[in-house]
Amino acid sequence: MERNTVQRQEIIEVLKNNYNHPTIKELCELVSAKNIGQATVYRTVNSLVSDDVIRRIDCPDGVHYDYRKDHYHFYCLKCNKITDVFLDNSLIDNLLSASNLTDIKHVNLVFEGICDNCQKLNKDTC
Amino acid sequence: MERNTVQRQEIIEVLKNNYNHPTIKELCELVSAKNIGQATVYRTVNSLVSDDVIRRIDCPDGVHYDYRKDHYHFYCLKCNKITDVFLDNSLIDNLLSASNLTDIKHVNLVFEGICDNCQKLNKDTC
DNA sequence: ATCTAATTGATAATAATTATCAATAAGGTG
DNA sequence: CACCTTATTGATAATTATTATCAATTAGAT
Repeated sequence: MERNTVQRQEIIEVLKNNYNHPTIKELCELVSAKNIGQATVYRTVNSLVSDDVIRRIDCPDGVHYDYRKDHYHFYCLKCNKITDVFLDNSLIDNLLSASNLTDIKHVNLVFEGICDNCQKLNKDTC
Repeated sequence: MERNTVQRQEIIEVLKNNYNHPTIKELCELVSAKNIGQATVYRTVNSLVSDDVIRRIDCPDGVHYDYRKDHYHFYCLKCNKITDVFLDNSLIDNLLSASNLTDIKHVNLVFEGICDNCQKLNKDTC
């Protein structure tokens, strides 16, 4: 039922090779050379999220996407950059069991704060 | 510098008395009786988030807002309802120290899955 | 090779968000 | 209290983001 179209393949490929957590807009630019209509990018990305092929990252500046699922994220409120945060599964398991929820599919966990670089820059200007 | 306007007071009051995690759209409706322009709702809500008076909850269906900050959230992928999840601070502290991040202002944590009610409904139809 | 139905892409339509700017009002100050 | 300054408001326009439409295409089955 999910057809393996060339557009879908290409979008997956781009996401797989990109570690920068692109937004849908950035993704449109990344595939623009391949002449994929933006309606198709929207449709495909939504379908890939539903099918658990890629992951949504809900950030203060909007939605980003990530092909990799083995980590969490930090969002810098100053420079708006996203960095990966690797956490032991056991820590997340502790949350899950404490939550008393019985059917959790995903954990959207985004730390928000000031990254080391922005902290340093701020210190320099004082 | 932050002026305590009647509009701002009213929006804070509505958020304080609302436990349903309203979206900006819902908030506009909630204050519509008070003749507050929607541009003002947008501006005020963004400013309240910046000032840490209210909290953004980034969900699959968009952004919701919450006046209370002592808990986390569960989002049902079936019925799209948000419920509060209370977790010990110690669990979150464990995440923070494991993350190696030094200046975290917030933790946006949203569990996504199927709520008990939707699980039950699903079972009934089989 | 042919068939069928899902998918695509161009475009239109809609929805969401931000910018503009004259009018208003909050919070000083004398 | 009257006055002043300037942030804020609200109506609207402008912009941006997202979804719907539909004829043409194409993946995958037969």
